[in-house]
Parts: sequence; structure tokens; C-alpha cells
Amino acid sequence: MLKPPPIGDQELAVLQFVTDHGTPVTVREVTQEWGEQHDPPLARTTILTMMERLRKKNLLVRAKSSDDSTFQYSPSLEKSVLMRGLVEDFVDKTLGGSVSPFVAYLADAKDLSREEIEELRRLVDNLAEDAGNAAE
Amino acid sequence: MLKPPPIGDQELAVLQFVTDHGTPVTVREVTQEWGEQHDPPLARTTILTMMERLRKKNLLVRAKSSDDSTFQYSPSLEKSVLMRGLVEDFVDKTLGGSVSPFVAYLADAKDLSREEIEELRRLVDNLAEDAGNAAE
DNA sequence: CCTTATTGCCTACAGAAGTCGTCTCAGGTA
DNA sequence: TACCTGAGACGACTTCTGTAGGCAATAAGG
Repeated sequence: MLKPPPIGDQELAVLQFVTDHGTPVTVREVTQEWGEQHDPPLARTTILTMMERLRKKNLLVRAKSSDDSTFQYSPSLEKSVLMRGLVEDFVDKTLGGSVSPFVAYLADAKDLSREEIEELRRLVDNLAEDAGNAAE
Repeated sequence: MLKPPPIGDQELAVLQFVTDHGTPVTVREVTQEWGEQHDPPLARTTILTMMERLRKKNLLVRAKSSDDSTFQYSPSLEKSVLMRGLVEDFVDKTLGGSVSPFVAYLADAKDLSREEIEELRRLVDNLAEDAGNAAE
């Protein structure tokens, strides 16, 4: 798992759609529910191509529908895992492994909900605790 | 400034190098101090191309060196501003505006240094404070 | 059986990114 | 002056992404 293949922006968007959809989807569904309500609507084949490319990258899997007529695509990773990978990648590659810029950004560019802040705080507490234990 | 042109990974790496360098740099310096210690060392012209492309994107500026023989490149954005832009972009585009995935990532992918944790805590405290004030 | 819509596959093409080779020009220096 | 060198400009080639047209097989109707 040394080299997660890079994903294009649009590819990612499709992947997110499929992932968020919950149940397996067909190309047509993605086209209609996602691609068509786009500034220039995306052609069915465009979606298909992207989904196939995602499949090559092992981010989607597909299986024949029950009536054996079309393919149903599903994400091969759980959303949380996917997200984590994305974040990890970003932190590594763009932020050079340091997480502070991320939080610094949050600190003055975003207005987080109270819950989010609370979550962050809890998280940091956990972090500190773990680090403390690990250091023993 | 609605549309910051996308930056390639390698381009970004160069930009980071220049930004972190502090003082203006020449193409040769970047080549020697950064490009050459790469798995396949990067040719001078490669660096030059990337730096010029970055200049087209207004992320680098250049000026003749004092002896008027070469160009000195400097970042056109401060590091913090650059970082923030990158993070903002990522949060928007990839995380769909939500920070929770980031938090989730931290929650179990971390090995943060003690200093980093400290910094995080400080930031979170600030966050909470600001939110409190802003909520008035 | 012939026609038409649907699905999947294959191919293509333009634009960005990554990587360089080559050309040219300003300076030195023998 | 003739030649070598460092620096920048250009152009070229490759891969990846985004987008899609066309074709073949299959299902659905007459």
C-alpha cells in the first residue's frame, strides 16, 4: 500500500457521491442524480469513464445487478477510511507532516460550530494523554 | 481572486522550498539545494520551467540580482497566507467544508510531537475564546 | 425478425503537469 | 578574436485528467 494512486478532483467528487449514496449505484444513477445537475451536464460516458478509472484504482468495486443487466458500483473503502486517507495524504504532502497550519487556518479563517470546537478540544486532550502514556 | 489556479504537486514542492528558504533564490540554488538531492535528480531546466509556471500563476516573483546576471525568485505570498489558502481549498473541495474528517484523522493517525500538541491546545483555546466572543 | 434504447467498452482529444533537450546570448579567457 | 560556460527562453514529449463520440451487444418492442 505504498502508493495510493492520485485522484483527480472530479474523480474524487464522483467517488464521494457514490460513497455518500449509501447503496450501490449504477452509472445511470450517478449520471442523473449527480452529473446532469452540473453546469454543463456531464455525459453518461464521462461518468462511466471516471468510475472505471476509479475502479482501476481500487476505489470502487462493481457487481452485476440482481437482474444481471447492469453494474452496481460501491466504494471499496468506508467513508471514514477514505476521508482519513485523504487527510493523511494532504497533511503529508502539502503540509509537510505538520498539522499546525491546519489548525491555524481553522483558528482564523473558519467559524467552527461550538460542537466542532468541543470535539477538537476533546481530541487534543486525548492526544495529550496518549502522548503522555506513550512516552512512559 | 475567486479562482486560484491549481498547482501541481511538484510545483507546490518547489514553491514550498522557495518560501521556506527565506531569502530570494536563483534557479541554480533551487536546483542544487533541492532538485539534485532527489531520486532521479531534476535537471536545471525542469526547475526553471516549474518556477516560471509558478510565476505565471503569480505565486513567485523575480528580480534581477544585484550584479544583474541572474534572476532572484521570491514567493509572492507569505507562508502563512499560502498555507491557509491550501488548507482552505482542501477543506472546501475535499472535505466538503466539514472539519470532522480532519479531526477523525488526528484522532487515530497521529503521532504528534509534544510541541505540536501544545500548539494545538493553544489554538483550540483561542478558537473557543473567539467563538465565545463572536457569539455575542 | 427488424428497430430502437440501454449499457459497457474503446478510442480520442485537449489541457495541465512533469521532465528535458536545444538554442541563443552575454561574459570571460586563452 | 574564437571558444567555452552559465543563464534564460522555447519547444517537445509523456502521462494523467476531464470530457465525450461511436460501436457492439443485449434487451425491449412491434
